[in-house]
Amino acid sequence: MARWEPDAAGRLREAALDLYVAQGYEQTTVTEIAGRAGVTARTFFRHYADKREVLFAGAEPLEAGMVAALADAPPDTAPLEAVGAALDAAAELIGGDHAHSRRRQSVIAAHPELHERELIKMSRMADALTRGLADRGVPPDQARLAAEAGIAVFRIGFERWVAGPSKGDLATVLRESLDQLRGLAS
Amino acid sequence: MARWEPDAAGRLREAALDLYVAQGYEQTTVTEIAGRAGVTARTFFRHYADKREVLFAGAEPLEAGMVAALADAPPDTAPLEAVGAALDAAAELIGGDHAHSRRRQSVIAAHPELHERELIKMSRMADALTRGLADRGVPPDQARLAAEAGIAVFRIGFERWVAGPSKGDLATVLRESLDQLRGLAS
DNA sequence: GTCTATAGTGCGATAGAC
DNA sequence: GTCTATCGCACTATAGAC
Repeated sequence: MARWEPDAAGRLREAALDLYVAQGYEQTTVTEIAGRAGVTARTFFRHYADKREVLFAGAEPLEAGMVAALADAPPDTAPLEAVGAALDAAAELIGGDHAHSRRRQSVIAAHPELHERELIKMSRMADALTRGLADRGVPPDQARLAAEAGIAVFRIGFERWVAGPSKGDLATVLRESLDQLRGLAS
Repeated sequence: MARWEPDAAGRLREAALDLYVAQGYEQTTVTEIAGRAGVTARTFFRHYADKREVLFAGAEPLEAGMVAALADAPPDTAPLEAVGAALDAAAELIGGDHAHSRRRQSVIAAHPELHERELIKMSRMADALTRGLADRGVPPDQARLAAEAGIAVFRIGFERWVAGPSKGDLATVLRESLDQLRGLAS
């Protein structure tokens, strides 16, 4: 038997969301989260820089997956269609756990400081997509615009999916939102 | 002669930007800013909630002007064209003071906490535009998307204008950016 | 004003896996 | 032996209660 249960970071994430939902974000202490995950508070801070960050652990792999999808798209793919591929990848990574996403969003929506953190994460994602598009040879100006538009679509589509019925498919909602943007622009 | 010099808020804004540029944002104390504006620190906090806010005083009138432009656009105007009118209004309000905008952006760009505050302001502006479009009868989904796209265009266009030659016209750059988005989407 | 709880940091020690 | 995840403790800073 190992000295520690594996995946402390994952347990901390679960414990934090459970407690944030059950008793509120401010009412939850790091010590409580750590206790529920079977570690100490010190270990919490080894994995997450602060109390907010534990809710945004998914952002990094999401960003990486979206950027990888950009890189994998055929060379002649138009910028906004490459963004579409990135959105597909995002949907794939987020997966179908509607309930989890809904719980997470309910906590974030209730706390301005978490909403701010989310804005920052989205901004970073847009920067990453901008670089990813530039690496495809898209001119910098276009890359930035397509990336920011793509992130706007992601944010809005994700919110719609979360607010919608649990049967809904995220990839479909994201694609519909992207098409809606295309419709607005034409 | 008046008991106080008029426009303390404006003098505080000027003083803050001057000092932030000259000696750095962190190195500048509220007391210094107030002293340069001929008031006390207490007066500073009567006008601005914190050291950051003094750089974002323009956001509120800007938002109001853009929303007013939405309301003033002819009823049959398409959502994204109404957003274009809001961008025109924004350019009008910001005016041609390229040097001032550049100095302000240089401070914000150098300090993540100011960049975060800017993201929040932009998010609020997008919410206001969403409501403004909804008031025009635009369906909520479309309104949100058009508003967020519009804010992305504003942000990118403004940055381009600031980075560009001082002769450039903001309204033109914003319109070009909006057209570029249209081009990407078609 | 003091006291307490909490967030968050720094550093050395420990118990295994390799 | 090294490397890694964790613990334990001492610490600062801050916000709220009293």
